[in-house]
Amino acid sequence: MPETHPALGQLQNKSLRQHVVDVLHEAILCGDLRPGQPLVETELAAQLGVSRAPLREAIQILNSEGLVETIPRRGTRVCSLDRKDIVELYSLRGALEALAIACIIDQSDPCDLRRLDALCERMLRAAGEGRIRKLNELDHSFHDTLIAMSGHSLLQTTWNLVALRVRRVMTLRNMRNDDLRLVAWSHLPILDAIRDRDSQRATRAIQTHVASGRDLIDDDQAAELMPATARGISEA
Amino acid sequence: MPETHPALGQLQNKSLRQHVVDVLHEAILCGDLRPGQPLVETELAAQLGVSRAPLREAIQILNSEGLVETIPRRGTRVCSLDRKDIVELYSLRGALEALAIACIIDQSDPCDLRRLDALCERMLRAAGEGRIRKLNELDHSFHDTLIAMSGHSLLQTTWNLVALRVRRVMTLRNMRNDDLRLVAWSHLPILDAIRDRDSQRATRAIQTHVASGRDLIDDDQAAELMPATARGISEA
DNA sequence: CGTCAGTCGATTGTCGACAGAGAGCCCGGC
DNA sequence: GCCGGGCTCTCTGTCGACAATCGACTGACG
Repeated sequence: MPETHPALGQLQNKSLRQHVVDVLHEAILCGDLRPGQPLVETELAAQLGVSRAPLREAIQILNSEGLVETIPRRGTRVCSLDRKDIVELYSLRGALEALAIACIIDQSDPCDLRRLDALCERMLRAAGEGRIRKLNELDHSFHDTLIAMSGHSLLQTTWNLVALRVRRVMTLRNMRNDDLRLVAWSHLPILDAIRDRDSQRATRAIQTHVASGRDLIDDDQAAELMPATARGISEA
Repeated sequence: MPETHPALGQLQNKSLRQHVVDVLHEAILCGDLRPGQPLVETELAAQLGVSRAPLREAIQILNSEGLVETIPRRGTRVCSLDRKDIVELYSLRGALEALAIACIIDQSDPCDLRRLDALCERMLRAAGEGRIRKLNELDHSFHDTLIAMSGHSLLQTTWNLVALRVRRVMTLRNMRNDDLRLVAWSHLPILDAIRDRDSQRATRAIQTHVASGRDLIDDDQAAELMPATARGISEA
């Protein structure tokens, strides 16, 4: 059944499970699947044109990633995020990035910061032009690169989990233009500290940076990530 | 089919998937399943008295936990750990515990350290009596409690993943008696620093503690966690 | 003798169907 | 009118079977 679903017809060498994971990632991260929304297996499977077996395996993965939560014999729903979750997310993120920076600084050979420099430059430009989407993308690249440069594979794995949630939070962030410039600029002290191999200062810089990102999300925006029922909105 | 396998006959309200996860956890952590050992679905399913569906779902979870690795269309095998993996594991562990301590210290109400005190005391006793098994168990409890006290649920989730691997590494650690006392004693500075609400000192203490634990594992022991083929041992 | 194509067996990936558990609804009793 | 019991119906959990793929073995050809 290669032609069961048009979106699945591209690469047959990827397993259906992986396809489903990718599709659900996209749907959850971009907000097509709202927080709290139940995932009914039969329904979803039919919609994606796959059977329930690979779908269920995909759901196990989503569960491990913390994007959905399953109550035994009750069903699966998209996780909602309250303000506490976001605070926790950003504090963990800070710790992970601090570790990455420590690894980078500890590396014997002076690391090549040109890629990060370039990303910063492009971020500043994107911010100047008010291109929020592009700025976000570059922002993610910057931090992904930072983690990758640490050469710490377990950290990379852990980061991937955290980054998924961060991306999810980011999708709702609607910044003003002066915020944009602030975000772009705030990466520079991190790079400077790494260049000087000043671990203490780099850690403080990343913590400040992460905290500033976190604080751009106010309660109203956080509420967007909560199920409608918890916001006093009746279902359609 | 409640009587397909005797070991599964206890609690019927747990899903077979969860049962399989638990059994495989135990088998991998205690070393019954050796690193590099392939997990053949048909074989395992028959052995556990379940069908392949819940087994495969369980394997997805084990994959997310990093205990096994699956090569598409090739099969699943128990992950092996080389020295680099262990170093990475302990450095990440240090970062997570440091974050936990920071959370604990930041809490407004002076935290109740009696549980940790008690665990320390019992550790010292167990070390004095040379009860390695007991000491390890208490050691785990200490660090689990530390994480739990942070009240940081995302950190807790992340820790659970890391703790699984730590336990796995621990199973092979064969310490001398003077090492035992060292391990037990090395928890005390952490507690002291928390008591004094000295975040800097607490961080240093936990880093030192974790590093000392890591260094108790030498290359020969690390080799135990690698597949036999990588150690130049021909399969039976 | 080495190499390559064809075949075969083993194992994974996927499917459709059945059984059981909960939730909600309806009806009867108090 | 309110509450409890039973029914139904949806959905999850599980199973056995089929299909596709990969590796290894075999045999023929250069």
